[in-house]
Amino acid sequence: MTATQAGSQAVDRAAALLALVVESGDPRTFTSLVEDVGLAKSTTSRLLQALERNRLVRRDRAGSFHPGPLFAVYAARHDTTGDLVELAQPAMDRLSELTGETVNLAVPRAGELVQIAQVDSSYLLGATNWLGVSVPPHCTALGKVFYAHRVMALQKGELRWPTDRAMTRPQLERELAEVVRRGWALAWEELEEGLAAIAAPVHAADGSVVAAISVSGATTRITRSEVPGLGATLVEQGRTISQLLGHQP
Amino acid sequence: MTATQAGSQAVDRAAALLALVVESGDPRTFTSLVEDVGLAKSTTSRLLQALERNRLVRRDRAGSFHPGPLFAVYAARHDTTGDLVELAQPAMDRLSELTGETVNLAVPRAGELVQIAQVDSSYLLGATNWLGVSVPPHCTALGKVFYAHRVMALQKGELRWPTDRAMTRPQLERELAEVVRRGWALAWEELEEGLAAIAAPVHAADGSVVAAISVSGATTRITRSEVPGLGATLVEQGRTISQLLGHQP
DNA sequence: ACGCAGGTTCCACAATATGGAACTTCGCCG
DNA sequence: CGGCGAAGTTCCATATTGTGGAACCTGCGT
Repeated sequence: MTATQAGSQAVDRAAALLALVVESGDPRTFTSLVEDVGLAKSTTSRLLQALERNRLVRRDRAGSFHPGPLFAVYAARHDTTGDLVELAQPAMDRLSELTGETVNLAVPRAGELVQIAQVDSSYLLGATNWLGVSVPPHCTALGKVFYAHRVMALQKGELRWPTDRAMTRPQLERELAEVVRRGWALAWEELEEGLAAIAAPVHAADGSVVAAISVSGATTRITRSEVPGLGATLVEQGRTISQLLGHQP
Repeated sequence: MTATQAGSQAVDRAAALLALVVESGDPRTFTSLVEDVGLAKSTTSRLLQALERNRLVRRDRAGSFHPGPLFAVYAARHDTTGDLVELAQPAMDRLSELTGETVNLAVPRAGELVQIAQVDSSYLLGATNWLGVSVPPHCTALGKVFYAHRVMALQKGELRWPTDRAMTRPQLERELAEVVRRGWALAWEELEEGLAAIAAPVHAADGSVVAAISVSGATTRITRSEVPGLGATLVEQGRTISQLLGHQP
């Protein structure tokens, strides 16, 4: 067998098995792993037992294999923000190429909208660096995505609007229903005059919305007639990221 | 070398190295791994290269080792609730042994309090199964922990109290400051007459509060004089879980 | 009771993994 | 600027491990 490097065939084989289990998303039977890995049953059995003994896989009562406690420890103590950013980066770069505008990724956290990554605009008149900037979510496209999908609760009390494009609460609720229907959200000069943004959701494997991705720029470039096309593009890129997270539409 | 089983020494060795990297929390140098694992430098180098090739570790620019992309994939697409429950289970069992009362674990999610695990009371007069039950957080011990640590925002508007033990908002704010000071929260017949609960926070590696653990039961058993002692016990078990998450006080 | 699928164990032997030595690279210090 | 030491990599003779075919075990369905 062709080896990338001498003296690690057993480790390579065990790792290949491990990758099959971790990337599967579903429990894996011994037989299905034997078929996929292409090794003798005895070899596969021995390698799986070594992986189990070392907490890299675990078996459920039916005997099927799952990622083991070492993965759980990593996930439980690791801030996955970096992982999400890493997975989302190609889609964000793609959006940047396609539009030349500022691209952002945000997550809902402690009931607030948190920007975790940004690809800057190629225009001089671009949006600010939004990371760490606190904005009223109801007048942002990203915030509307989170409100529409109920991963953030719309605050009670008076909603303040920084521009004169104020909405009543019923108007906003109708807007949010529209976001769910068409898949994307728009904020047109609601946060600042001359600033437009479109956003779409990112779903986890279980379908829940865990992030949103957006494009923003000047209304002199992002015309009203372009918005539906941009919205469709954002939905598509949001779907791409969701699929990387194991979501199946 | 004593082997648990024939034919997997290389996998066991590679897995031991991997565990050192994943459980470390910090980047690991090649030299520090050689020291800890106790193998020849050439063996360690070869095993680490195999782990890197198989995406189980990665090296940063300085050459130090980190958990690799396979862990990131797992974390990004895996709901870590199950992992947190698994890590917290021994501490919850311990609290159940010590008190005999209902023990709960909750997380803040989308600005709301979500119960994710419970160990039932050994008493007949025990608390309900809280999982999935929506309660007003301001009159629960768990909710007070989240409000006190600002991982949930106290709602504007009138606070409704199901019993006659209502508090004014300033009274509640003072209570929350007290929660931070002494480390634990108390709800004494605020949710229901005859029901008492004490809760303490669980911290992630970065210090942020990601969960809370509580004990609840009838005021006929949980007397007022016992509350401080129970509070201290909960703080201790909360700290135990936090340490498993990589938090260092 | 029998057959079969899923999975485990045994062991002769082929071939891999080992580690000591040699080597490379880089930063620090005189 | 050269020497030195630490960190890390590569080489290869050889010891010993990992392999897979065969035999075996277990549970379930007929």
